[in-house]
Amino acid sequence: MISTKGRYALRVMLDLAEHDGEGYIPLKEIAERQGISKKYLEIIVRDLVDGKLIVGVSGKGGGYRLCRAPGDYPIGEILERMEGSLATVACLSDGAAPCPMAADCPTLPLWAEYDRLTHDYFYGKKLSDLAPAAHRAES
Amino acid sequence: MISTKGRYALRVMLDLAEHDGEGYIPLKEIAERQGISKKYLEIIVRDLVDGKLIVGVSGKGGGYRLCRAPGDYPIGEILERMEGSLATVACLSDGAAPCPMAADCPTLPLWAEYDRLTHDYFYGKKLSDLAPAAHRAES
DNA sequence: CCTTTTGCCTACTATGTCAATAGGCTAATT
DNA sequence: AATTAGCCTATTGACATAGTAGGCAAAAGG
Repeated sequence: MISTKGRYALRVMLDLAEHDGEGYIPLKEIAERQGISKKYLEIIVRDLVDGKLIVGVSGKGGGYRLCRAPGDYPIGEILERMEGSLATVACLSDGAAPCPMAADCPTLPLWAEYDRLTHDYFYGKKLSDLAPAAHRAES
Repeated sequence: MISTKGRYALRVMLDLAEHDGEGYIPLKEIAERQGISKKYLEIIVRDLVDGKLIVGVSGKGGGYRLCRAPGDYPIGEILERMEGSLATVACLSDGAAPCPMAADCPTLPLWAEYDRLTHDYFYGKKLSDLAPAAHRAES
């Protein structure tokens, strides 16, 4: 289940993509447009900055900005950053003692394939694939 | 993220598939083979019975048994029963006030397609597709 | 009929994560 | 220097997950 953090993060990224080239966008504006508490967004946005997905500048005239072209952001990278991992079962998460019975677990291949499917789907989609739809919101 | 209930349920179903045709299998045996607390399995197994996925018979010589051929169990049906829903985002769950902004939400198609992908993957796989691997555990 | 064996049912609890809020601090631009 | 915006820590309520505990009911075998 994708959490609100992941979904909100994606909406923030789309908002920034939509206003790409307009300089730094204050968080306050994003919060108002998206109808999400600014305070909550701060948590999300900090994560995005730490993950080198966006850049933030303080001071008057500051705000946030994408640091790549919208086509260079795989959705999967954004979600993975926010969710910690896209892994769908615990035994496939990073480290975490990967189940001693893994060798003859009949269900593991099922989860592994689903994980691969999920990964490929979200890494195949780019931010720019969703952005055009966002522009329609203005019309 | 698939919960233990879903994963355990699948292992129970596979265990039953492996011993298909041997009459009723006591829960105690399954619990021992799978290394899962019998008490916890009771919860899971009751859910499977309610969902008409297996049948249980009380009394001496009783236990649980599949009620279809292993090829007639889509994995998705088992998981959906245990997880409540396979939906990956809240706004696509059954009912639950489907988000007033749905009409021009730029991210919704992304989730919808992923949901479809998930659904098709798990409904495409059948219990019998996993069972053969389980037999190897005996060799 | 009665005991055993097995499933069925309700309640409880501990742990953890999610979602969100609150308040203050720091840094940079004008 | 004042304003504007981002940065940081802590806290909270709600809810789901994972698992435990104990007893009740039903059915088969002897």
